Amino acid sequence: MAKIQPGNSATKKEAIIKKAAFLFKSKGYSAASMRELAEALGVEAPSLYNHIGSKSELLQDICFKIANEFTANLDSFEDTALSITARIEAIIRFHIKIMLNNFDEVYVANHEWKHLNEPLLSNFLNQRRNYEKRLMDLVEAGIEQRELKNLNPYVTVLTILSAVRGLEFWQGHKKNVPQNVLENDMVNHLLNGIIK
Amino acid sequence: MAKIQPGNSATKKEAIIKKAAFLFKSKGYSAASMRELAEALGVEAPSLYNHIGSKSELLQDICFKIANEFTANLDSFEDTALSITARIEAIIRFHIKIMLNNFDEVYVANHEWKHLNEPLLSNFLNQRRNYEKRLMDLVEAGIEQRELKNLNPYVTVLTILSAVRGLEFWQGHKKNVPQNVLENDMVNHLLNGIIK
DNA sequence: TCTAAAAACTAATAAGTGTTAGTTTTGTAA
DNA sequence: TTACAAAACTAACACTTATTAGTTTTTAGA
Repeated sequence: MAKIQPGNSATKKEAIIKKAAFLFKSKGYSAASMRELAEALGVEAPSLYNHIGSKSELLQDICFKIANEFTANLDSFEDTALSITARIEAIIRFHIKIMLNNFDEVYVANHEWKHLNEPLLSNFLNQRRNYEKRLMDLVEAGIEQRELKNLNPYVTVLTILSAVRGLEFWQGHKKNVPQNVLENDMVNHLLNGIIK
Repeated sequence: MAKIQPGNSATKKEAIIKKAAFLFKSKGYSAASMRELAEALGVEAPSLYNHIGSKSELLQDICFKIANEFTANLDSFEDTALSITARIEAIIRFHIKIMLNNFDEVYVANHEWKHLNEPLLSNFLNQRRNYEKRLMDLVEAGIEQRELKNLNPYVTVLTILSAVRGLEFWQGHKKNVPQNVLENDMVNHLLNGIIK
C-alpha cells in the first residue's frame, strides 16, 4: 500500500532511524513498538525488516552515531594552539549545538543506551568514559597552567556535561530564550559563575 | 512460601516501592516486569497485589514523593532573612544531598515520569514547572538586588538544575571523590565559575 | 513490454505482559 | 486450640511483543 519516504534522509533506512529516534525519545525504547514505528512511516511492521535487522539495531545505530560525533569533535582539537579555556568553551558550544540540531538522537543516546545488548553496551560505556577522561585531562592541564581554579577535575567535567545535557528541557522555552542568548549565557555561567 | 520482608521500610508496601524504584531505575519502567519485581522480593507476582493497586501506582508513589520533598524544601526558605545567594546555595546543597541519599527514587522521578498516566502526568509536570518558576523568581530578585550577574534567569536555573541532576553519574566515582569535595566544588563552580 | 529485484503485504508464532479469580497457607489474638 | 484475617499460592485470561515465512505488489532497467 503506502511506501516509506526517504524524505530528507539519504536512504530509507535512515528515514526509519530518524523516526525511531523520535519515537524512542517520546515513549522510551521499551514502550515504543515496531508496529507504532511502522504506522508512523505509513507501513506495516514486517515491512520494516526489509530495511533493518532488528529493533535493537536501530538503537545501536542511534547511540553510536552520536557517540562518534562527540569523539570526532574532541579529536579535532587535538593539535590546535588554542588555550585550554578556549578549547573548553568550544567544546561546550559544540555540545549545545549538537544538542539543539540532533535533539532526538542525542536524547536517545543519553537516556536509552541502557537497553543496548552486550557487548555493545560495554563498548558504549567505555567510549563515554574515555570521552570524560579526555575532558578531565584537559581540565587538569588548565589547572596546572593556572588558567583554571583548583577544583576537582571530575566534578568540573561532570558539572559541565550535565549542564549542557540539560538542554533537553529547553525545548518548550525556545520562543522565550533565543538560541544565542542560551548559548552565551550558559557558557558564561559555566566559565565565570553567576555571582558578581 | 517466602514472605515480603519490610526490612528498613516501615510497611511492606514501602518495601515494595523501594525495590520497585531500584528496578525502574536499573531497567526502566516499561522493561521492568512485575514478575521480576516479585522475584526480587522473594514472592510470586500476584502476591504483590495484596499490598499495592497496580504497577503504575508504584511509579506515582515514587514520583510524587520526590516532587513533594523538593517543593517542601523550597517552602522552608519562604520567610527567611537569608540573602538570595545564600538561599540558592542552600537549594543547590539540598539537591545534592537528596540526590545522594534517595538516589533510586530521584532517578526514577527524573527519568520515568513520562510513563505516568493522565491526569497525574499533567499534575507532575505542572508541579515541576512551578518549582522552576519559583527558582527563576529567586534568580531575578538576585539580579535586581545586584547580587547576581545579569544572565537570563531561565538559563541560570536550567544550568543549575541540570548540573545537580547529573550527580546520577557520580555513583561509580564515589571512592575517588569524597562527598564534601563534590558538594563544595560543584557549588563553587555553579556560583563562581571555574576561571581564575 | 518483459523481467528481475525491491519492498510491500497477510498470517502466524512463541514468548512475555499486567492483572484477576479462586484457593491454600500462615500468622495472630481470644 | 480455634477462628479470622492477612498474605501467600496456582491457574488462567486477554493482550501485546518482536520477528519469520511465504506471497503479492510495485518499481526500475533492458
